[in-house]
Amino acid sequence: MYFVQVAIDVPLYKLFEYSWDTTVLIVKPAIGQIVEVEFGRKKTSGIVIEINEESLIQKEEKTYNIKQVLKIAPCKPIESNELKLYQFASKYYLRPLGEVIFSSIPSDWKKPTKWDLIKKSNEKKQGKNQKAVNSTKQILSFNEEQLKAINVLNEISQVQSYEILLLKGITGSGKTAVYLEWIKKITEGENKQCLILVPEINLTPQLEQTVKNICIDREVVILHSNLTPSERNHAWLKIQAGEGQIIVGTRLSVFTPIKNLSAIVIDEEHDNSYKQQDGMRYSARDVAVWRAANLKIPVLLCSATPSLETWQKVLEKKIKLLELSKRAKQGSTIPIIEIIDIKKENKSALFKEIGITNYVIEQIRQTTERGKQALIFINRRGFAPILACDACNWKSGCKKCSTWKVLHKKTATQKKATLQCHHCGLIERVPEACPECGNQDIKTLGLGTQKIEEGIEKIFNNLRILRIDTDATRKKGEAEELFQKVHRNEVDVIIGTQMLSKGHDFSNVETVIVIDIDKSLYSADFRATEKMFAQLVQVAGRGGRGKDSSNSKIIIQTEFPEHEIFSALKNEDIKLFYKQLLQERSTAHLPPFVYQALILAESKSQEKNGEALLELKKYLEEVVNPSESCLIYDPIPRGIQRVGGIERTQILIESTNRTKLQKSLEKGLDYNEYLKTKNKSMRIIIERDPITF
DNA sequence: AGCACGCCGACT
DNA sequence: GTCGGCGTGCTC
Repeated sequence: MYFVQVAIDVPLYKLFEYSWDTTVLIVKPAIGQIVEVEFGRKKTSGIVIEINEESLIQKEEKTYNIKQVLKIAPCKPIESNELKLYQFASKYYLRPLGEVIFSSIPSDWKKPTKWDLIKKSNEKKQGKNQKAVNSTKQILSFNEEQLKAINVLNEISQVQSYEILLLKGITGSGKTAVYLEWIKKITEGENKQCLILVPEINLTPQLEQTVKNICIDREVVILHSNLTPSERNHAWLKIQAGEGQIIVGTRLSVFTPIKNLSAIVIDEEHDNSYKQQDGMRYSARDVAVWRAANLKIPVLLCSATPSLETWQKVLEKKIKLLELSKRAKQGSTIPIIEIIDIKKENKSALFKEIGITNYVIEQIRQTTERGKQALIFINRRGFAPILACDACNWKSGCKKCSTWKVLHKKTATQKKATLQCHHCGLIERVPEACPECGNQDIKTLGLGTQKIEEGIEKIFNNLRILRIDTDATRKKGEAEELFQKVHRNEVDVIIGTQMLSKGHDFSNVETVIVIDIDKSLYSADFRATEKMFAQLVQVAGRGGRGKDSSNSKIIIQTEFPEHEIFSALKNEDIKLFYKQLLQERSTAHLPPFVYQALILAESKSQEKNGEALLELKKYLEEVVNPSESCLIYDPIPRGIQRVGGIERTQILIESTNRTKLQKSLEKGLDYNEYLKTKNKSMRIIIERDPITF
């Protein structure tokens, strides 16, 4: 008989003790074993964290009725390195261990009733042969810089040690080829597995093919949220068993147990989709770096525009820098960057309508006449962000959110025009007249992809125009179909959101036009400039990738042509710009020079949130933080105050010392729980290293 | 988080 | 008389 401490998927910061009867369960308990237990009146899954020969509970006053472990899951126990990873995440992100573990492993393991089915279906799949992958062997030729980077990487992976590296290369410089060559080399060895993290796999389906083409003979496993539960399970078990040499996955896969993990690559490391924005709000990039350190393996960050957090570490020599400054493909060039001052441009009727200057229209005409494609980038979907009444000042605000409803015109898939809230998902019909004063003449404010599409169609009725945004790519596979249309040269003008800026190489795009970016140049979000810069570089990188790209051009319309972001964009070297940005962050005491955390309160009342948070602030200041090692701000409403009828409030806590911040948050955790019981209808959430406020 | 217990209001 | 509202408290 043993007694085991079990973590269960409930929001409680403690383990629960169960007895383990070896005569019933046959085997001895193992740490990391997934088991079935009765919890309250329900049977559920748990995971063994601690094993004792005697009960811990009976020593105390309270005498509980200790229940028995009922069943053992038909899978191997989670190994200690992974448990350490989960324990780290639990501590750092201040979440119960059970919740961390059960949100990281395939959801079927949560339901003991499904275990037999999982086992059966997995045995069936193992019996079947893998479907043949038609990979065409691709032998790469590398330029000098690439070879140098590969050499450095190979040397590092020969000594088994922890090292963070940054592969910083301009768009089209062949970063992917470099890290795949490295991964290929590593996986030559027996029992070697590598993890490649990517921001959003559904946007880069061609990556799988590229991996298979370059790393020929290697078994590649793909992990992302679009897999069916059984597909995911199969992949998970396979990886855990040490099969599958290359794992390509989105943020969640950073928690996958990988038996022989030997290196981690984080592609586009600056990308915000590595940050989980609900539940456990972790950063897959940071977790990956911790994991690499724990396993003493190298981790490679890749980006054309590294995050300032990463760049600061490069400057501090904590990260080793590898640089690619030339485009890899023969004949491809760095496109010319043109900044168009919209203050000086005559504000024509056209500009007032669709925010595009006559000059840009002329450029589109010339580009398409040469048989090339033009791409217009505007990061807002729909027709117009606001519908408004001139007469009475009515605006299309959302009832449940502190945001505006966006006007969407009718499309092939959507029969009627609608007003949509992009935050709570509310969809309404468009009023015929102003709901407040009855004015028939309601106007739209601002620009969206649909408006640009309509405007461009009016001007160029002979051209083939394609809009690519989430609305145009709702169905599965639709996005890929639209991208293929572009590749097959079946369109002349492409209009789209940031969807366009990720992954795809459009070899026939000659002119890239960027409009409506001024709001993020002077934004309240201190990361807005950094984000916009990354986005511009990314978008600019879509052009000039063809064989004959001497005419390729990026045109950016702005009211602030003197903004430093543009000179940085024109300079091939971004280091000066980064230096300036870091200087600003340093003087303003912002990340990466301070560490931040938010405590969020969500309920029906802004006042109640504020009261609870103020109480917490006082507690932290008086009880926890007398030495003032952390700065705690007053409660304020969140950037978007209300979503779906829930009022959101926050306090910001910051410190130059990560450990002190951690300690304060840990101590505040008990008080959080106390506040939650006092105020049952309120949610209190801690967020480490926030990126939205 | 679930789930039950429990104590008050408006229903066939 | 009961059904059901969600406040409170507990889960080894």
